[in-house]
Amino acid sequence: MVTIYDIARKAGVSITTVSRVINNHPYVKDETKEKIEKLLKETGYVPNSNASSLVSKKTNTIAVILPDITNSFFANIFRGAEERANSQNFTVIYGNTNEDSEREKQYINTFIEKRVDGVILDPISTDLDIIKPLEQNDIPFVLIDRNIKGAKKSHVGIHNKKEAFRIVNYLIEQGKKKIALISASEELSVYKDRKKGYINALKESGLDVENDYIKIGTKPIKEVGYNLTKKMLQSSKLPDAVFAANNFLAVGVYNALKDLDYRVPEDISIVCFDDFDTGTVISPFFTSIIQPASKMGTAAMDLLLDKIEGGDNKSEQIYLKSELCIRKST
Amino acid sequence: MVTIYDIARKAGVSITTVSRVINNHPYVKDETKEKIEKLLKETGYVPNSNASSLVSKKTNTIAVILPDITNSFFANIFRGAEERANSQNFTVIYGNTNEDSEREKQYINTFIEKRVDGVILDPISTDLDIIKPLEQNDIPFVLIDRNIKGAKKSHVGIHNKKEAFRIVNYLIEQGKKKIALISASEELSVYKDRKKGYINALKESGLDVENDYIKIGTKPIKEVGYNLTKKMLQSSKLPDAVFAANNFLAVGVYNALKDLDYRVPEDISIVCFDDFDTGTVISPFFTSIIQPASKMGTAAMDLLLDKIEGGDNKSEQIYLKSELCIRKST
DNA sequence: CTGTTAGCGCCTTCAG
DNA sequence: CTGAAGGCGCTAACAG
Repeated sequence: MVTIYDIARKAGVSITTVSRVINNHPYVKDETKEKIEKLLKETGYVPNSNASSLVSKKTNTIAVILPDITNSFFANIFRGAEERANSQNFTVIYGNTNEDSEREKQYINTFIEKRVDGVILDPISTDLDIIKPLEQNDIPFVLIDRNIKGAKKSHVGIHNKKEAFRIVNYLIEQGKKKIALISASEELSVYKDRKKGYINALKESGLDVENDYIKIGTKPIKEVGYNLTKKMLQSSKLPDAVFAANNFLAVGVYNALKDLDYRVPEDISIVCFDDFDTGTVISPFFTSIIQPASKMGTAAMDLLLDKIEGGDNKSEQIYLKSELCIRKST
Repeated sequence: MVTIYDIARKAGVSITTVSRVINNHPYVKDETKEKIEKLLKETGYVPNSNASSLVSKKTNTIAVILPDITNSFFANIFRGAEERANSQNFTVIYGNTNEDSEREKQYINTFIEKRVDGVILDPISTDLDIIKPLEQNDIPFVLIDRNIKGAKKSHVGIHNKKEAFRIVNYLIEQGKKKIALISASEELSVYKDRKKGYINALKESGLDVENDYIKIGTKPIKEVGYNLTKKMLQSSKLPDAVFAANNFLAVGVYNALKDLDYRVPEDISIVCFDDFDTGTVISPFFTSIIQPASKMGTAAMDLLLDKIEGGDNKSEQIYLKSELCIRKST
């Protein structure tokens, strides 16, 4: 591949001069400048950014690490972040943890090896250890969606507890009295908060909190929602509504119910968090709390770019507003 | 950030020795090896892969460039590709063209600057120029989904003409006689092929090809589908079915029809290509040709990795099978 | 087993 | 306006 040396040789100048025209420095005679530019084009020269990063200590690259890009919630976070990064001349590297903390750890490591300028992370790990390498290497980062307990770091998300309260309360207003919770984790911040909101709503309305109606799995994926629902229905009587802590879980719940010949919403209602791509899906099904995913992405990226460029290190908490959308599942 | 020099100094050895234990080379005394490994851990040393890439000429990074990650078709391509890359110790960089050829060009350029080992591209450009920089710099790449005319390069996709024929033929079998086409481009390979399939199907059944029923826009997005449909209904009578060339167009078609108080499928049927995330969406709506997106991604990555590692440069054409799924829109 | 020496491609003083 | 020299962090012969 053609290097700065090749150009210099062909132009009969030093590499310094070539470097100068590449980087638009002043003080290059128009004549030599033109000659070099012509050569640059002819040879199809493309600078090696790894080499310049070595010197500049900047890669203009930001890593975004999310659980699963095929979940439109995360895809929209990504789009928001990417858009903003691009407008500031940053490239985005993506990593899919697939809700696996081992992969998450590995991704963080490779991204540090690549010396990314910053990281946006929606963690599956709940242990502070996961962000240690980032801190140790002075790499700015911001957490998104899920937070990590004890990490006094910038975070962008919504008020999960409050929103869970809101949607469960909506069910209660609809006359539901036996409301089950299908959730994904006792550890992940957002699921802990959603459970708290659920319990608060029940208590405030004087409804019993029944353990048989609370099933917590390990990952927010369809299979987990499916299995937990089946398990619940084996051991206890039918609730009149289910609060699924995210969209994928809700699909699992729905499928399990369907297998057992229950109708939604006639026999039982379902509500959840997050959406499948709002606006593209023809008739959205789930009554749910819709998070402003794309905005979360841009907000997180804004915060991160501030840290990178301004060097400011305050840790901010940004809470964005979400919406309750009533649909066909209730 | 701690470097190999820091470790060497602290251990009282040369950087070569440190490099050796980092890269697991033989011939290092157990004792010094242990000492260095301890230091590595203590200091939280992370190698700078940009520096090693400079000498090794390999970045272990592959760029994937797609139109829009929020379209589940592309998200699944991505997942397939990423999965495979990871298993071979490659990292994936992602670029979203947003169906904009300028952005596409820029992305290709930044990825060359980063000296990625290979590229997977689902192009919006139809001009051979777009892949010239890749060829000029000897960067292996494979095209996915859309092909570029005249590019004798490896490509992974489906038989678009045949599949379009199949789905239009299905409509004809259902007794439809006035079948419209809403498509996105006269240039992009897949849309050209789908149009051919549509026309062949009509002709073979002795149906007229009416230009009033063929509307071609510029991009496969909702807005285009919406506007084209409205325009068509202004200038001609209602068809009894619409073939939308992809899923996003279909949504636009549906929304336009709804605005005009037509019912789908009672008044008019819709069919399309691609799906919204199969299996997650509760009740898929569109009768459509479902492409094996994830498989396309892994197949493309396989091809690419072969080129990179084996250095083989044959250009292969891989056609995968797709399915016709009958749903509620017909 | 271990260290010295040369780069990889580029940028940045510091002298002309 | 231009060039020489040194260095970014790491690897790879080549000598010990």
